[in-house]
Amino acid sequence: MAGRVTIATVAHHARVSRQTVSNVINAPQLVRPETRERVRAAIEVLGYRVSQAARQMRTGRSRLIAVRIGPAGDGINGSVLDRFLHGLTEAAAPAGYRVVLYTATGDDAEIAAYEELLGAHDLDGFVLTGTHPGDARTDWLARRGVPFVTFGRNWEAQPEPVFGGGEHSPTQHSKAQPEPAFGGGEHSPTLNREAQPEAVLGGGEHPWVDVDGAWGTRAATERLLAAGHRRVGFIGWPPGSAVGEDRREGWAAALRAAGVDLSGLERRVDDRVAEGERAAVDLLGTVDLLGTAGPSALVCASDSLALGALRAATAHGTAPGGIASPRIAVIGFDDTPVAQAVGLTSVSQPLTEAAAGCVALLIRLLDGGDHDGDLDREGEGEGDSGGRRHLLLRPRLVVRDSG
Amino acid sequence: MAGRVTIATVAHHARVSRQTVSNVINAPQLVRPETRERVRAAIEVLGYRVSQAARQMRTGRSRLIAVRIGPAGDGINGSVLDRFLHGLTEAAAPAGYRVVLYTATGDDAEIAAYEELLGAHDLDGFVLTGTHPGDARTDWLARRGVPFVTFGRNWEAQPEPVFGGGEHSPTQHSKAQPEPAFGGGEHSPTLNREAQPEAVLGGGEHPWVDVDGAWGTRAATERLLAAGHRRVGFIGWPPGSAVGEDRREGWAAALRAAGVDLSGLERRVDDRVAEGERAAVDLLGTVDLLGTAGPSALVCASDSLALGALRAATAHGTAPGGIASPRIAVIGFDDTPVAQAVGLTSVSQPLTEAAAGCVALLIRLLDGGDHDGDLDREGEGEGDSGGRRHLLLRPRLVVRDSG
DNA sequence: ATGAAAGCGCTAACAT
DNA sequence: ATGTTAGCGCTTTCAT
Repeated sequence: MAGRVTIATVAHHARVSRQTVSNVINAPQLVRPETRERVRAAIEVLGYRVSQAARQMRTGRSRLIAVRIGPAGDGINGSVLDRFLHGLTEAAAPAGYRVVLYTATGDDAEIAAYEELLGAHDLDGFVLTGTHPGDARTDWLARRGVPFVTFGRNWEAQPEPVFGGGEHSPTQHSKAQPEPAFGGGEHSPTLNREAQPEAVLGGGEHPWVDVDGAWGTRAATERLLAAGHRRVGFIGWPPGSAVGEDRREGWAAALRAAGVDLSGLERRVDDRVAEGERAAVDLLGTVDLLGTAGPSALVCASDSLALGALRAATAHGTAPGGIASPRIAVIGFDDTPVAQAVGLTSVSQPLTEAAAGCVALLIRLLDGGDHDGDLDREGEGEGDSGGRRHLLLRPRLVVRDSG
Repeated sequence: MAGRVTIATVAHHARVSRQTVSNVINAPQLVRPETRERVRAAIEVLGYRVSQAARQMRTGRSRLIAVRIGPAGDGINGSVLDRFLHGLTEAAAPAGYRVVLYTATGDDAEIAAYEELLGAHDLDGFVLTGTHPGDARTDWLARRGVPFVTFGRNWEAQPEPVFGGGEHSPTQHSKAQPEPAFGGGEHSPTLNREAQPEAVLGGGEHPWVDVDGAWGTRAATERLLAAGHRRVGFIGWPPGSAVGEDRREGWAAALRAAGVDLSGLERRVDDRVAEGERAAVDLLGTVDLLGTAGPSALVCASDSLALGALRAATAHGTAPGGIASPRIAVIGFDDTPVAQAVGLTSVSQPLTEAAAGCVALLIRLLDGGDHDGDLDREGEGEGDSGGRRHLLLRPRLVVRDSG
């Protein structure tokens, strides 16, 4: 190995100038095909790779995108984050980007991390997860003009974001039924925003990818209704979380559409198994003034809650006295390994597609719209992906024993 | 913002030469304290950050370490990988290193990824997970002299690696009982290898960090023995996996030490819930020629198997005839969210420490042993960590309802 | 202890 | 379509 193979080595080997080699790499159309091939052969033979450092120095761009990995249990995590990260890495690679990780506890610390990442490493862009109303991070990034995409829609900028839970009713989805990969982006007129100026609402109008939670809980609820249940309960998180409200809304919409009265059918608790169990016990024991019994099925905002509910449901089925009540159906959300393990029907987020969407959106920002083709990776024949800045994906209901 | 803040800006501001600024950053001891402070103040005021690209170009080092993120379900994954990655990122940052992700399916593809990462990005080192006997990756890296650490000991090079499961008996550990952070590295003489030449066994002698699985299953088994169980069964993976044999060994050692005959007490099946359940049913129904009943407790090589066993145990407890047998205790391995959710006692790997260990070992390789202090991060007063190239960490038994 | 000079490998701008 | 020039920001000699 006699020293590094540089562009000069290649140029010499192919008997062209260094600039021509550079052109073959960065602007092949400028080079005559014949020369181009000769250069490419030389690159191949010599095993040449461009030095990212040198390129970065010249262009100011690192071809690195960053994503935060929080401590376990913080926001999107566990196998969910794992799958998302894998999707990001896989989608970024073909476009020549790499994913780097960073940690931060709290928005302020995260902004400090941005300064560092941007200042020292010339990071090209960020993928943010766990965005929330009043998020200081998005403001900061937007103000600086740093390219970023969020996984999680911009709830602030979109006070009425119920694209998916709105008009069209979700059809039943079993595991066997394939889901159009990128078709999830609803074709609502609200989504065609490319004509709008860049910075509306103080930079709030950034690209995002999200999963239509309401659609998921609606599909879950409709499945239970179709199975003959009428009083379908809901166990969700305390009011205040946008994601939580979204998931609740799908359930509510489905019941309203079926003409079922919602009152007394829901509980809002913290996202823990024990809380879910308590809420379910409470709900299942309900008998109102008219003698109406509690729910016969439960839709939950998470697998944790659903797992608790499942325990309560099992206990309920084998109540004292030995009378076996008909089984209480339970459906969870997120399709975590826990759900798989215990046979819990659950709403599964298309994380790979979400990740690919984030990368595609981000790269469009970075490369200035040339790489449109990247959005078509899954080949779902969706020719007109151009210009869209938001992607709302449909989850999938994975049916198992529990419902 | 009038252009980038470079070392020249700082030099000018602090009225020193550029070189002095560089020295303040890279070799502070060379600069008179008074000058040093002036320069540091200037750096602070101007918000200067070194350009990694420029530095990298000069030094050939990127301060980037790479780790693979496989598709879900592949090897170490789910929340386990998640926690490990977080630990890596967190440990690498203070030493000035960043973690970049890559994917690859299969060893060959992974080697191709190395070429790319090394050639284009000047990656400084790798953390490998899921190593296996005959691993082509470690050979490749070792042959090229690329610094790397594996999470998972080098089974090939160490045919008798039972440091932890050997002599000393694990004491009982409850969740409340804290575990020395870095004390896990067993002080067995086998570990003091710094005197040995670098490349023994064809480069097989690379640094690694691992968790003492045998210790974990032994602790689990001893806990059950202490609770009065005698016939403690084991459900493990099919022979052939080094990790699987290690975990089995801990169980076997504990039973042997207690004078219990192992025969008829184990089943080896694929790592799936259903298989675990089947195996447990099988085991629990056993009655041998002498009329000895099946096991009264089960130690499992994974939480998946344990979950299945737990189901079988519950069913066994409420056998037809209504006679409530005494409850079958079950202990799993990995302390996954599933275990937490269902109240399964499980052996928990110290992933944060493992990650920190990987980073410390790798950085020692990279920075040539100057950064010894990094190993002491947890401040456990273990002054003499220097030179150790292997870290065998003790897991922790997290006690819950199931055992 | 501090300063001056050189050059890492690349690409943008400007020739040809 | 191809070649020439310059310089990105840093650190490593070497000199003072």
